[in-house]
Order: sequence, then structure tokens, then C-alpha cells
Amino acid sequence: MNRPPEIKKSRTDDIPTQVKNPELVGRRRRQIIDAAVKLFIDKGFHKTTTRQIASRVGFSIGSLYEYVASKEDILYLVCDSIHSQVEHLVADVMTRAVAGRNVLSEIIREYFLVCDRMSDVILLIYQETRSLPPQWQKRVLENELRITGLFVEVLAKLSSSGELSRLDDRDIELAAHNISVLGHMWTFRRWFFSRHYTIEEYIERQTAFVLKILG
Amino acid sequence: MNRPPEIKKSRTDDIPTQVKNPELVGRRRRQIIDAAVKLFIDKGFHKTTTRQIASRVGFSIGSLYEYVASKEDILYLVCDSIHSQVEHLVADVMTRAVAGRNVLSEIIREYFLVCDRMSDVILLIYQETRSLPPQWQKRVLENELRITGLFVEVLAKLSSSGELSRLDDRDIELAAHNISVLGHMWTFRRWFFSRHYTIEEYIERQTAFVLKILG
DNA sequence: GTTATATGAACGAGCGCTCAGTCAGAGTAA
DNA sequence: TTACTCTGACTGAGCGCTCGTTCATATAAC
Repeated sequence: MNRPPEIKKSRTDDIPTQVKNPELVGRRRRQIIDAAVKLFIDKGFHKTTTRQIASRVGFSIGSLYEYVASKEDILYLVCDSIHSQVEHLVADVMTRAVAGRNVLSEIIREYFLVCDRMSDVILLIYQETRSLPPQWQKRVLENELRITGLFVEVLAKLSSSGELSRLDDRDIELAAHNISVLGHMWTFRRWFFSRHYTIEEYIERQTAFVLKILG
Repeated sequence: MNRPPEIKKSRTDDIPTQVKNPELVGRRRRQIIDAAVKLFIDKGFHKTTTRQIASRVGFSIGSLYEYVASKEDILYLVCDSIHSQVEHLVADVMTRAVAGRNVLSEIIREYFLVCDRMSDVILLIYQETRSLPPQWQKRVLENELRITGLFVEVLAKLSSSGELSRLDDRDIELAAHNISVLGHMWTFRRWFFSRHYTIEEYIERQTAFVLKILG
């Protein structure tokens, strides 16, 4: 039986709260995250005020601080939520793709589409991770690494089963990073690509490149 | 006769100053840039104060504002200076490499070494470009594009002279972006790569990948 | 009545930027 | 040489304001 991919539980429990009811905490934090994401994308973390977040959620500044201890907490919640979304989407894509023909192309395709849909938030992570306190920065980077790890697993499986040319572990690891980052590249060079390429053309050409390397 | 690569002149003249002596303005701005780069790398743009920049340069806050009109001006000066350094280094590498054997490998190698040496400032640009006013953001992105353009030129030349497999223009353009960004990847995933790879191993393996695509 | 949650005025540290004033040195006249 | 003027780079206290955060109080739930 295949071990299912390990999706980590959110570690948001570490953030202290004044409120006793855990279900309420979860619900309110979800609201806070949703409001904050929009504002952070729009104006960036530093130019967004806690008051703006509170008012967008629809409650007072005081209440906001019942659910988080600092503005940085909110940024962490946001980053964590984004990574957990991406991770779930990618893991999903992979379990579905393992059935089909041309597994790798399909995974790349779906992954790049995820990047396209989520480009705003992926950009956000690139830009604001450094505003986090160090120990949370570390966690965000671990999240990133775990997503790349999903690609490593797939490539390793395909390589050892002979569906791709056999590469050593380090080439596989590096190729996995490359695929991750080429997805991100679509988002952080969007100002260029979106004017000159469709996402479909981008996928097609990049997939051809990757298959030349791994096929 | 080969048209030399166009290196653009810094557009820093657009930034207003109170000071009459242009040579002095140049010199002082150089000092400001040097001080600011260090602080921005250390603490980020928003957490660096204008007073800290002034005191690091060794003059007063008032004098700082004789040479720039705003804190954002300083960020632009910094970004512009970084890009112009990178561009000159890359252009240099290219004119030297065109003589040798294995032109592409050599260019990639030297470019990645430049990225390695300048990783702090490359990271800075990824993180802080968005803090610039829109019209300067645009310029910084143009700078980025011009550097990628240097790779496009080389690849096009090599492709049309038969030293690489013939690719259409769009594949060449995309490959050029990929090379640029794989250099950057070494910097923005430094937290991972520097623990697991030497820059030499990184260069070697990535070059092999690129040659599989283009060779 | 007691506990849990929500409110928003108040706080005060810290910020970018200004501007009235200083002063070294170049220019000029005797 | 001396005495005076003028220029312009430099100074830094302080202005006006914003922001993250707190806490006394109100409201709601049971």
C-alpha cells in the first residue's frame, strides 16, 4: 500500500490567543487571513495597518488583538495558509496524475496552472517572508522545501521505474527545484510573460525543456 | 564590426538635488548607496530609517535630504546601482567568453559566479522592488529585462551559427529567462543550497541540464 | 452573577522630512 | 595682507503624524 504523502498540520496553534473557544478562534483567524491576504497583495505588509485589517474583517482593532498577539502573527498565518493551500493542490494533482499516461507532463501542467492561479500570493511570499521573525521564517522555508519534496518523490519514482532516464539523487533533487522555481518564475516575471506568452504556451515550451532534461 | 552591447547610462539624473556641484552630488550619492545597501540587506527597506543611513554615511539627516528628495529615492538609487553592476559584469563575461571554446558553459559558469558573489543584493531586489513608486518599479524591471536580453543575444548567435541546436526565437527567449532565473535561484534558495551544494557542483549540474536543452 | 467576548479611545514610540541657522572658504576691494 | 561679503554645503532640534498595541468598559451568553 502506498504511503500517502505527508501533509503537515498547520502549526498555527503556537500563536497565542485570549479567546477560549477554539472553534471561534479558527473561524475568526480564517477571516483575518482572508482580509489580510487581500490587503498585503494590494499594498504590501508594511503599508497595511492593523486597523485596515480589522475593519476589513468587520470588527474592531481590539478584537483583532484577541486572536493574534502581533501584526507579524498575521503575516505568519497568511504565509502558512498559502503554503498549505499550494501543498494540498500539488499533492492532489499528483495522486490524480499517477494514474494517467505522461505523468510528468501532466503534473507540470497542473502545477504551473496552480502557480498561475495563485500568482499573487506566491509573489507575496517571495516579498514578505523576510519580514517574519526568524523562527517563523524558518518554518515558511520548510514549507517551501516540503512542496519541492513532493516533486522529488515523483521524479524518483519515475526514474527508478524506468519511465525517465536514470539520474542520480542529486540531479533529481535539483530538477525538482527547477520545476518548482520555473512555476514561480511565471509569477514573478508576470510583468513580462503575461504580455508575451499565454500560460498554455509557457507550459508547453517549458515542459518540452524539462522532458529534454529528464526524458 | 560587432556592435558593442548597449550598456545604458544610469538614469539617476532624474532625481532632484539641492546641491549645485554635480561631482559632489555623484560622490555623496555613491556614499549614500553604499551605506544604504548594507542597511537594507541587514534590516530591509522599511525597517531602515533615514537617520541610520545618514549616520552611517557620516553626515546629518539634513544633508541626506540635500542629495535625495525621499527615502524611496535612495531605494531606487540602490536598485539602479545593483543592476548596473550586474549588467556590466555579465556583459564583460560575454565579451571575454566569445573568444573561447564552449562559450555557453563558460558564460553560465561566470554568470552563476556573479550571482553567488552578489546574492545579497539580488535578493534585495526581489524583495524590495515593490516598495518603489510605480514609474521606478518599471525602470527596475526594464533593467532586469535588459540583462536577460544579453543572454538572448548570445543564444541567438550561437543558435544561428550552428553551435547550438536551432531553436525558434521564443524558445531562445525562454531559455534565456531560465538561465537568468536559475542564477537567481541559487541566491533565493541559498538557505537550502548552500547547505547541500557547493557553487561548483551547482554550476556543473545546472550547466549539464541547460546543455541538454540547447546543445 | 459570572464568565467570555467585543469595543474603541488613549497611549507613546518612532517615523520621514523641514528649515532656521552655522560656518568654512572663495571672491573682492583697498 | 587684511577686512569684509557672499555662497552653499551642512546641521539637528523639532513638527506633524502614523502606527502597533493596551485596557477600562460595555455587552452577551449561560
